[in-house]
Amino acid sequence: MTARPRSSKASPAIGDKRQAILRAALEVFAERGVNGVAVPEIAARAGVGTGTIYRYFDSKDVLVNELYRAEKQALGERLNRGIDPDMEPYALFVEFWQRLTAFAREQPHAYRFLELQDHLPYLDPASRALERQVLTPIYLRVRALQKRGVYRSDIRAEVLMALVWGAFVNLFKTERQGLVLLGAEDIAAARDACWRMCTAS
Amino acid sequence: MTARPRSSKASPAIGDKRQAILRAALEVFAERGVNGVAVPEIAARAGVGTGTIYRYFDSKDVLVNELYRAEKQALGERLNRGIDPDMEPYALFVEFWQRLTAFAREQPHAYRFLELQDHLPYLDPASRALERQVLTPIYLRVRALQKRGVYRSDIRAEVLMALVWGAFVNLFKTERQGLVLLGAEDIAAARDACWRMCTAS
Amino acid sequence: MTARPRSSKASPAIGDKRQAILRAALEVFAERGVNGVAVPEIAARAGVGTGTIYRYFDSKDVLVNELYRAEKQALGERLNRGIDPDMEPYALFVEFWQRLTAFAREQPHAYRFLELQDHLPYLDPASRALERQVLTPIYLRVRALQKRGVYRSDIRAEVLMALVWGAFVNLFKTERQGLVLLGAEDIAAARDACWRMCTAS
Amino acid sequence: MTARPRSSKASPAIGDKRQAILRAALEVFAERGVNGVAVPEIAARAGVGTGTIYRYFDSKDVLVNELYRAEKQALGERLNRGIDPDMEPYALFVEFWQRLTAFAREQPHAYRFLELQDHLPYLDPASRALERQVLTPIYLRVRALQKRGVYRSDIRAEVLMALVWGAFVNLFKTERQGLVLLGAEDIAAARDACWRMCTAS
DNA sequence: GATGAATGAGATTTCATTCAT
DNA sequence: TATGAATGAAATCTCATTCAT
Repeated sequence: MTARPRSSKASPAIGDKRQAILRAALEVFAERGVNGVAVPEIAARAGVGTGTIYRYFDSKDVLVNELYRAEKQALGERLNRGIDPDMEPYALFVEFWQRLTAFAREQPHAYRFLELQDHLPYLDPASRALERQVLTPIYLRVRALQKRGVYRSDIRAEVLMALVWGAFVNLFKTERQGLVLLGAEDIAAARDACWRMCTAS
Repeated sequence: MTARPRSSKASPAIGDKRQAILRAALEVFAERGVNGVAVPEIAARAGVGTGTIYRYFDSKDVLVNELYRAEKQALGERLNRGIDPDMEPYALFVEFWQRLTAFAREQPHAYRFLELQDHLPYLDPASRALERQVLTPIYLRVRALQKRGVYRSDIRAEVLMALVWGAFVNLFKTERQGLVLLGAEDIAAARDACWRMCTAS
Repeated sequence: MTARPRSSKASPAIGDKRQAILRAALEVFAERGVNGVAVPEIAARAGVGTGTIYRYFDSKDVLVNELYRAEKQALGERLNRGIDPDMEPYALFVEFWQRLTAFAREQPHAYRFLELQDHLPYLDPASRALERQVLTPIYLRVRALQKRGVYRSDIRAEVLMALVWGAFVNLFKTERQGLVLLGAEDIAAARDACWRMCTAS
Repeated sequence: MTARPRSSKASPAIGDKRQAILRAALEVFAERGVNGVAVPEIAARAGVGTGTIYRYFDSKDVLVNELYRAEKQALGERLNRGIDPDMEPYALFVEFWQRLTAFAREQPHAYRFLELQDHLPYLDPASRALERQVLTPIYLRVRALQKRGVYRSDIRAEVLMALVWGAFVNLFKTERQGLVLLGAEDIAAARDACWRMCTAS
């Protein structure tokens, strides 16, 4: 949306500040929620002036939405990029689960931020639309596997996806609450339980 | 909805104001989040003066915590009261799922509020402790069924519970987002998929 | 101002509540200042309902003024009652100092309250007039002693009184601040220093 | 009144806002007491926005304390700076009295504010400590003059100081109450009466 | 008369946003 | 372009006063 002129100077790459702001916002939002953080604090953490934030983002709302879209997009690409739908189904599920886990582990701030609900009142239609856009390729794969008889057909694909997604999300939320500490074997076992939930017989 | 003790006068029952405040807060918090609602708005919705809120609750924080505890407690009782652990396991699971569904359907505000994450920074240790307290009886039942070989034992009980709980929560969250409309058969199918996730063979 | 019907019942003497309110107000005002005390707290300390205060006093302002006048009057009477202006001058001064000291020691709340400055914005003209009324007999005695050549005449009587009064007040204020602990000999020495300040040669 | 550092631009000197806030607060506090003034009024009088007050002072309490310390410090310096303790004793007393008078006349707001009692509940330990710090050099001078036999030794130095200080304060308080109008000769006569109070024979 | 729960105007404080430099 | 001090609308909270019982 914002033009990114190719840099003609040796100065730090254009967009550095924008990125710094987004990164700083992600960190503090993940920790204390969108409503718990004042804009000057984001600026301080990003190492820029308060006013600079408003040079890159029209308002805090816009910042939240752009951050949401950027991270949702990143998650979507991470989950969907390079997936070969003709892979063996269980291997595909393992791959999918592995990508989700890697995201949650490697980008805990982004994961936490996307999971937050207090940004919901901030989200605009474009952000909401992105939600579907990320899910659609997954949806199509689920449908295809249902038709092939791999996944059970007595449950609508959307419902199945909601179940698996929710199971995954709550698994890590539970860990973050300190109610459980997840080892690799727990995550694998959870994966297989979800696989079992999805498959037919 | 709330029982009114028989009264020979037209005077409102004792505690009505407190209940009215809690109910009003629940409704608006469920709709717009804890941070999105100013105290005078709760007062207006409850039909009381702003100051009255502070007669019953020392601060907005305290109000949020008391509301959280009241609703969590209500949910806990709803899930655990009168459960016969010697019931046939599948019937027990059906009963549990049914109670959850009924809560989500009959008390959508409470359900939504408990699910919110933006009250997390508000919650005090007592409120957090209640979380475990509600889950403990369920945990014990899961453990017992694992020992009897009904539920799979290759997954820790905490993990299994996190999966089912998350699946359920996200199912209704998805519906609220407008991504799906759940019929009774969807809910039953989801239930059976979760049952399948939990059971051994 | 408030009618005092003669009691026809064996109930606690009429005026008890009024007195209880005044006493309670005096105590808490002395401790935390007029602005630091909420009306319901005075009521609680007096053992009456909040509304009862407003039955006896039209407003907090009125209460403060009536309390001020009552205590100022009491001080005035204590200082002036039964004084024999024909006493030997030094004995008269000793008597006066002794009465002041007794008031400060026996009625510390009243003494502290009268000394407070945060009630000044509350005081009405009647209360301010009382100030003069209490001082007038003292003033007349000072003038008389000036004319008799006992007290120095090179200082106006008002000024002399202000000096002695201020010296006394600050003596006890200093003690209350914890900067000094006054023994009987300190108070007597202070008295004689003030006597010396007032006398001619 | 406040020196403005030479500036080549029309921009206000650094710290102007802070000073403007302190000056405005001093004026209104002196007039109506700390409790009688709302923060937005201080802001308006200082010509700044309400929020600006909170950029410079964490709370109204902090503002009151900083103001108290600044003015107390100023008074202390005014009283103690450049005093030559080897001056002839009476000349020293005259000088001291003159400095007090000048402060009361030139800085009536500061004088009145320091004398106020309604800021007492606000004062923190640092502010209270400053009280002693200002008095200590004076105390030492009094002690020295007692040892030299100039000031009477039958009264503790603290007591003597309390008497003189109280006499002075009440003199000007009486004037402010409209009970007397002080001419230069009144002030000089009062000074000499106090000197007489302090000296031996 | 007495009560104290209820009130809402007003106090303190926060923070998204602006704008002079 | 970048800054961060300044802003004031809006939030939280207090308390003198009222009034139904």
